[in-house]
Amino acid sequence: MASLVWFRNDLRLNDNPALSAACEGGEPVALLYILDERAGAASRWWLHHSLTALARDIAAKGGVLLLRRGDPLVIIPELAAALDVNAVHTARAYEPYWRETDRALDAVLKKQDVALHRHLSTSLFPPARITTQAGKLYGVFTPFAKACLAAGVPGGSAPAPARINGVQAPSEALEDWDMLPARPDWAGGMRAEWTPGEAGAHGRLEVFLAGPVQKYTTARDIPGVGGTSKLSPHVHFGEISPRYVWHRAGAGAETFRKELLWREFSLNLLWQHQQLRTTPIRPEFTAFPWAPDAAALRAWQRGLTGVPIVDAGMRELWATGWMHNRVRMIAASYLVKHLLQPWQAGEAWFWDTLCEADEAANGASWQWVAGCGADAAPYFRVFNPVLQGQKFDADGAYVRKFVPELARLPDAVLHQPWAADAATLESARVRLGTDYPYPLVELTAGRPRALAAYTKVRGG
DNA sequence: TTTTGAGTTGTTCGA
DNA sequence: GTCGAACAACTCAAA
Repeated sequence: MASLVWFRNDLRLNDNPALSAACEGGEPVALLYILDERAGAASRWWLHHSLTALARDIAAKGGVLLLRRGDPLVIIPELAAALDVNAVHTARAYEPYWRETDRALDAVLKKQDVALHRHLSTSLFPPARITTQAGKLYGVFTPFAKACLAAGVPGGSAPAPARINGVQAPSEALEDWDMLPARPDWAGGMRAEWTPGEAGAHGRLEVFLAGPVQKYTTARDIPGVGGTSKLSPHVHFGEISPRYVWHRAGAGAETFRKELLWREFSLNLLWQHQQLRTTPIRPEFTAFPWAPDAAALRAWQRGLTGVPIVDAGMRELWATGWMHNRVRMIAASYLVKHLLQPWQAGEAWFWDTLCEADEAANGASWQWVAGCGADAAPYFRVFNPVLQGQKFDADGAYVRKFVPELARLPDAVLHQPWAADAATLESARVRLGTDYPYPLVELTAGRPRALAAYTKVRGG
């Protein structure tokens, strides 16, 4: 008898309970990855490299990673029958697509007398484990986080199996999946920034723990400083387990740990609101007076809104497949509140351009910014991108890096080039409207316009 | 059941 | 220049 490990967003050998369970007795193990066709372009780039690393790591242990495309409900039962498999091991998932698939797969496999085991692997706690005293799921972050801390994040992690008794079976070639951009090759900035795969994930964690974690509470808000962990894509793809990160970070890293709890909270929201990516949690927001404008959306996507901190963020995203958290909030708030574009349009763009595009975190965060989330900010909380830029990018390092055409502007006007006088612009060699756009909307007009729109939703 | 306290990340205005 | 209040009302979670 053999068993089968179905890898999803748990692309690692260490602390991977599905893999450990399958390898326990030393019996033959088939290791399978089925392409997730819903992945966006940046995620596919990541996936290509992560799978390359995983296949290499597996081969070093004597196993082989089988790559397939198609319907898991067809592929897995067929493979199980062909290889005389009696147990399938995989990671528990929260996404509605996976929940549906798992339900159906369980039924199909049962008919073949094959057991489907789903292991806790991608989150700190099992879905729906953290509940209120009344047994309901949380909708507010702070009490949710307190309940997580009270429950205690379980420790103990399984080491990578010493040896994998791999089973050979037909596999596709990763290159045939065409997940790397060729014409044009836009991944140069991503190659420079990231090392997808389990080793890269651990490397990133160790760098973070060796220094930045100590100043995380304040430095994480300064996008010009490498103060964040940059673990998000690694954790998303499961190259490193969130429990491992939690325990390695230690009790002193409370602020950092809280970010892991935010991830957990988003998963909890997705469990409750399966249409999180598209449907507002607060139903009254379906009637929000958005003003869809393809040109405005495109300018935002390209980093040509005329607001430096927003454009810097959008260009960082485009170049590296990631954006600093503080800037995400500013750029998202600008799209939704100043430009009045539907948050779903922003969510879709992030889905395609973020390496770590995650159904739970992306959906929950966009809803939070838009004000329609379960735990939303007050409607009047509208980020002023000039103030935010001056506060968090005071020395302009971030804007100058990603918006180089403004690099020669003095700090005083860097975050609002439209306020610079002619002589300053000239000496900085900036021609507004030519080298860099005028703002799409006047900030002073954008705020009241946003507030008025929000008043409507409130029935005012 | 009712009550009470609280809710990631902000901005503006006026004293 | 600094500081506190106002900006709404509602829902959630727990006592």
